Amino acid sequence: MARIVDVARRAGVSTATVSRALNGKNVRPELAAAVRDAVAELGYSPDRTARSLRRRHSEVIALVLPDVENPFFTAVARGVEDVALEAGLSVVLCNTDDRADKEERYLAVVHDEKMAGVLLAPATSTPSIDKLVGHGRSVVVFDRRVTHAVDQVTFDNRSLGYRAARALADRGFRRIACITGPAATSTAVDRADGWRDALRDAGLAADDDLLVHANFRVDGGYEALGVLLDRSPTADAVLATNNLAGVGVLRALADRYGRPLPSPGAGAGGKVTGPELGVGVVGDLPFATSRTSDVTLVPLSPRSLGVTAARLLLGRIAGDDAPARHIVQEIEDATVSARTAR
Amino acid sequence: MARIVDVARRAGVSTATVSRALNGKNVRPELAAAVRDAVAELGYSPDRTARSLRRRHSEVIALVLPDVENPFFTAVARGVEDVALEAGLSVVLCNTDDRADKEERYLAVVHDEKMAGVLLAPATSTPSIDKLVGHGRSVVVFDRRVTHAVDQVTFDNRSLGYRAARALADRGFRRIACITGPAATSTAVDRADGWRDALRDAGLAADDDLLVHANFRVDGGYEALGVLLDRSPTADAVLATNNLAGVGVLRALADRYGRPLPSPGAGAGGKVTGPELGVGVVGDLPFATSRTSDVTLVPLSPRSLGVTAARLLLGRIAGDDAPARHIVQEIEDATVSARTAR
DNA sequence: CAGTGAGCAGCAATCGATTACAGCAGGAAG
DNA sequence: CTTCCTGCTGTAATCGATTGCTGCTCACTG
Repeated sequence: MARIVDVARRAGVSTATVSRALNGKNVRPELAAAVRDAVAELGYSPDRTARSLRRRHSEVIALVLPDVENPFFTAVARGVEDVALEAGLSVVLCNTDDRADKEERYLAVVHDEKMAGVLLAPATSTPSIDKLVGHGRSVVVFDRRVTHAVDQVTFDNRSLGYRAARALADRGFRRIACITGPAATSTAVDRADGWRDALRDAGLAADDDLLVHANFRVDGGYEALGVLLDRSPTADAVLATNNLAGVGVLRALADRYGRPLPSPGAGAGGKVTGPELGVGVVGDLPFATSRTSDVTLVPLSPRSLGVTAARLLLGRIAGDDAPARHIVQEIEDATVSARTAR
Repeated sequence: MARIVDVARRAGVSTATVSRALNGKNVRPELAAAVRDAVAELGYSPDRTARSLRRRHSEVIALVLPDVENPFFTAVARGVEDVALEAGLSVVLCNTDDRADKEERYLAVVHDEKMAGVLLAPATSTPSIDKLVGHGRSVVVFDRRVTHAVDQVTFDNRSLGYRAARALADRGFRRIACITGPAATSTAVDRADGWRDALRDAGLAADDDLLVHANFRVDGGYEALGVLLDRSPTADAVLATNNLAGVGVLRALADRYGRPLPSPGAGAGGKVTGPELGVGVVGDLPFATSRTSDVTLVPLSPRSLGVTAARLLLGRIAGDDAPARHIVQEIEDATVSARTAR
């Protein structure tokens, strides 16, 4: 494999000049051209390992996720990856299963590998990033809030919950339940808060027994629906504050009643009887196998979230040292996609 | 940050001894203990960049995928990640969008970053891996076949297609169509071949107009169903040879007819009339929002595929230089999960 | 014409770990 | 007692690119 000395010899210059020519420093044009030719002839590409050693950081960033199998996070990964590729960075994917120990382990790897930065969707509200930040590594937290003074990119989760609940109320539902995630997850809490506010504003009750905490996975939503129907049989709609919980709710309803979702007050349309439940979901259902036009969806834009977070990180890596920012990611499509009540 | 010389000084030995102690070479036990203590006291962890430079390869492997947003591949990623973490390797995720140019670019990065190896689900049947293999980099191709003499891990795709089609035939369907992927994708071709064989064996016609080529995404399946119904209105079942195509088919049916799937020969049960179509899918539907008990599913085990491929790669990285192998990944759960015909 | 400064190129140090080689101690064999 | 061998340990070279420092050239100024 060609090394920098080979290029230097062939171009008749020193390795220092080759390095500078390749890195856009000031070099006399004719020498730069000679270097370019030599590089082309030898098919040289710099050894990134050596470069990283000397520069003291690599051209790799880590994307630390609670769950790579969640389509929300894979869409985030897409956005991150596009931005990173553009900038010549590689993305290392790390899956924490929402466990603090795995997260910590990966953050240690980020450190040892001298990665340029980390994009972190934290498993807890107090991730172990102090050491990284202390060593000047760039860190951007996204999706969920943390207490540290680091860059953060989140949605306006309270507003998302509010809009979803409000849309259900506008469709005519009167007892709107909420299935949300663990109390330790800021998105779960914030969206539930929005749900509560919307119900108050609509003059509806937001009783405690209308709120169910589950995990933010399909099984969580599935089981939570059962819990909810037992506890609050009078509920006429349910809001799932996360995409997978929403999938679980929809599947549970399909398994129980096997028919399309109702409008408020409509009689039982199909042959199977059961409660008339309206469904709202904060998030997207890219792999839904049923019609979703009856579901009150508040779509997110996970890809944009990834793009925003990645751009912010790139800026930091490039040397931006302004105080930590908290960016609220706008939703591209602000409309709630569901038929309005007839 | 503590370096190896700091550890050496503190333990009263040379850096060589520290290195050997840490890498399991022969070192007098009391010195090894001293090193261990010094490492613990200083919180030392070796700089992987320097190690990679010297060892001439890093502790990172690349996972090159056609589509990170496909749950099949994210499940593969999970399997790979678990094995890699266990072995102290990091996984870089690369998304090619099934494009040869992006794939080539990522394979170049694999080379320049001196990554230990690459797991590749190739975009074409002739990926640019010769240079990597030539430089002694370990390569394992999975999911799709290639013509190179490299390690490969695939399912028995013909058998998968066969079993799915056979199960539909056993349920009583007589004109079973097939929606498969691009003709350039080996999985698409092999599974369609299996479908054809099953129909022949069952004494059914496998006319050309029952086979539709689409892309292996949701929109592909969705549109293909329309094409199919136009072209072959007499079809009474359809087999989607891939998970996302299956999602597309199911959603298209839900949008058109808005009701659960029928058994063969049953009258129109719901209020909307339309063709009575049985559905089979090769793959899993982890995010289905409808009941899937009427769908003839041939589940795969993408996670195991990832585990197998990763283990094979680790073996190669560790120095296994046996001739290239082609492993056929067994399906864990060989049963076709669908109600049998009533 | 001497002095000053800008611009550029090269030498050599540097990043931090691994490892070839040489040296040394202690035991076995002759 | 000498020789040889085995088994550790330490010194220093090494991986390959980047960059601080020095010094040269050339243009411009006074």
